[in-house]
Amino acid sequence: MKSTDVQAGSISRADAARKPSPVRKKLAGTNLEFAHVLNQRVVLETVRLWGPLSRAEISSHTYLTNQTISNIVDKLLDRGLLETLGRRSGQRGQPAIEVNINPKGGYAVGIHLDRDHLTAVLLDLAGTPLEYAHLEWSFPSPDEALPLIEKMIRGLVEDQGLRMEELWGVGVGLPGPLDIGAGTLVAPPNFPGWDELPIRDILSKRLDLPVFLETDAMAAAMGERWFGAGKDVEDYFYVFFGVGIGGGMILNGQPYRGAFDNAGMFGHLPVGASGNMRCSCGGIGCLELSVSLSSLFAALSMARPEARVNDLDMLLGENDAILIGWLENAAESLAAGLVTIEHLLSPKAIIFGGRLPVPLQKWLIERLEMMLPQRRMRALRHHPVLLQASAIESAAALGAATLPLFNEFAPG
Amino acid sequence: MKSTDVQAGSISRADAARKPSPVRKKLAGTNLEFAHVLNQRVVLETVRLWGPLSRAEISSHTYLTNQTISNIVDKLLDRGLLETLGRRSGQRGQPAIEVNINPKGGYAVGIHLDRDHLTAVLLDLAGTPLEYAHLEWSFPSPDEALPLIEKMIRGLVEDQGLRMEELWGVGVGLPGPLDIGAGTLVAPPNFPGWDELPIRDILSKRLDLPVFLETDAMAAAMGERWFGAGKDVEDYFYVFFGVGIGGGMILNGQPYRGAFDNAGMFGHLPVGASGNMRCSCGGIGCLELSVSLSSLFAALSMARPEARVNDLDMLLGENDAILIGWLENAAESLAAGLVTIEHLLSPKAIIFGGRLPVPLQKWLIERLEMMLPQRRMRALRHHPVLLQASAIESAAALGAATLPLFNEFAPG
DNA sequence: CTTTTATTAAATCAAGTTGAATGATTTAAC
DNA sequence: GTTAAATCATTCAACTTGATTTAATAAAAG
Repeated sequence: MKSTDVQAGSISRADAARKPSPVRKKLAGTNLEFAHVLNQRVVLETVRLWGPLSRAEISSHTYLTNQTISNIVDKLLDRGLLETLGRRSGQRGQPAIEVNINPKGGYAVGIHLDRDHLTAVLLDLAGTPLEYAHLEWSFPSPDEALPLIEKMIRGLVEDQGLRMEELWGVGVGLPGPLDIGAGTLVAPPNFPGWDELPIRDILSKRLDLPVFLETDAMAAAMGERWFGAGKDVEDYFYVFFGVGIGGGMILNGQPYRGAFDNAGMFGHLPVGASGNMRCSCGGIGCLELSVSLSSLFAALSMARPEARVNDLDMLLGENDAILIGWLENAAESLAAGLVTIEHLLSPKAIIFGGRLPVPLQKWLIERLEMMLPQRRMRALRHHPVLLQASAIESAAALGAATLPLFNEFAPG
Repeated sequence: MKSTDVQAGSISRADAARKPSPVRKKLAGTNLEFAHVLNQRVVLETVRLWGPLSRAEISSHTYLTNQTISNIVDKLLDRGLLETLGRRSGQRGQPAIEVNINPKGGYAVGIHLDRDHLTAVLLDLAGTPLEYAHLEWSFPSPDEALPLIEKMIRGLVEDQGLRMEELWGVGVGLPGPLDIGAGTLVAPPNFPGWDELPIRDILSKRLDLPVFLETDAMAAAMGERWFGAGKDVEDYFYVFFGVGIGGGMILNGQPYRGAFDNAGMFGHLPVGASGNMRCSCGGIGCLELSVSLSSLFAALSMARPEARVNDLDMLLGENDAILIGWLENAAESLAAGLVTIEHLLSPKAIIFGGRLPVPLQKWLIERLEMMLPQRRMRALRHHPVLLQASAIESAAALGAATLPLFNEFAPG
């Protein structure tokens, strides 16, 4: 509880991660220092969400006095996290000085690593993607992948004329179960060599940066909270179409990971898919059996063995019978999954994103909107809206990039 | 943000509810006053969970200094929320003075109101049930029920030689969907006259006390958090056997109600129950179709039309074929529901409670423990434990009684 | 139409207040 | 004599308060 230096300054960022900014533990008391740190976060988050704002407006948003906001804003300007825009005019009174997030105040890289590809994106503090990088691969071993990841990240930073020290950190979106505490994947299906490998620590050491792991679905969900449809929705469930199908949830505005880090495993809800067939996960009737890219390509494999993701648009345009059949079956399973989520979580929105081509996603959403009223409890006055995610293709990488930012901004 | 008098004193409790103790809003800043209120709550909660404790022990639990704890404890002693026990001895150093929750510091009543019964319980601040009251009825109208509720509450208070002003409030556990903001039930099935009736305000006015509504399942879940298995489990799902079957969840130590207050509607998960029959709720294959007291009695109605809840123990003892058949079928549906919860919420525990006789609950739990390993994803290293709730029969009323206490204690 | 004055609201200054932290001291045991 | 709890007296950090400054628009006067 000693007073610690909150300034970023020139200390190594990885060090900063090891000695994180003070956040109150469960059932720990607060003191002025914590209150101050929290207030700084609150101001930052307020400006991020509703900026640009004048000091007076921040004040009324946060229920802190003008004076306090003035002091905090000054500090944040000093730290380079906020920047001053012009003065407003057209109204009476001294014209307000607008402040906003300083895009150059910091940067973060997000990567999405899966069995078939590696995507990276570099964000500035305002959340603007500055540059993407993409690489297709096939079940790479860690020895192959890790150097490539490092190279990709350093490349992005160099391209933009930045220094590594300006990065706040690297977020990594990963498939399959993970142990966030240990910083590892745990028994990821079809991904040999990665089980229990301390990815976080290895990358953190190679890059001398804090590294944050999340499932790709949760990363996408958090990204959506950052700059998408979730910006002013406190409770939603994100359905992520990846190699399989995953889910991530934001509850009370915060990511919820459950007791064992792997909440939101949407793909393995037992919805009686494929006639209650046994799933490779060990369960039966898993949703993923009928809703996933692999099930789609399995369905197409006889008639169109050459089909790839990019062809699906066209097939839909042609009303391909097999594709339509798959979609109808997928909608059936999805409906059960969504009704489950509605009843269990009662979220405000269900957001769809990921690598299934947008027209197919739209088809599914439209169909589901017709089906759900006949499946859900009639008495409920309110039910979630189905939304298309604002970031689609690189949703997971984008989301992962917000992890280091989330870590600093989101008021805990 | 003006300094407000936090002392309880002699102001009307209903007034106190209208002007609640200051709790920080989302994205609002903190000041010393809020910090202090929070710290008081933290101290109370710490003592409640691990008491009796010395000031020094509270200090190390909360990361606040000895001196600060001394000040806060003094204030709480003054307010009568804590009491001093004896000094410890047997160790070196000045003997610690133990403090604990003062049972006489306040009281709360919980009622469980359903179509077939009314149960009430009076708790003291230490969470000890002082007296129960119970009443069987059948689909009472509000005009019949409300006077009886008032009478029952006043009776309990009188019996214990207390004054109504000593009550912190009344918690009400209710079936079926409710609108907590409005303080009403919303289209409760088979409960005419109660739809949108402002129960909370009516009771609050009749009693001049703050009244808190929850679903019976959520109330039971919160009760379990207060003095049961949930005491040191931050994330669990509670399965409540009532007239139907409900659910309530505690996530990150806090009740989660979703965006529309009705999260945890376990009974209407579409698990393909009864061959995907249509449920009276409008959905299909709802869990409740095969797991509920009414489905059980429907199954028994031919062979044993006279059977009642109290007879079920005996039937189980006799290995009654119909009962066993029902249990097996119920376990089948429950398994799907629980696997869903495991995958979606990844809680630390799943707790069973409510009005299904304990031996039947135990039978189900045992059976489920055998089934789940074959249904869940194999790769997961951790999975929830299945537990029997510590409060069974009156779980909802007991839980409801903790609502007013929860409201004051739980650090927000 | 220009100039002056009033009004409005943002931002800041200086002092006051609150409650936690600090360091020294007292107390009661072994 | 040692140890540890509890308290006393003081310090300190950060928020609040109330007054003041600043810069704009609107209204009034010349």
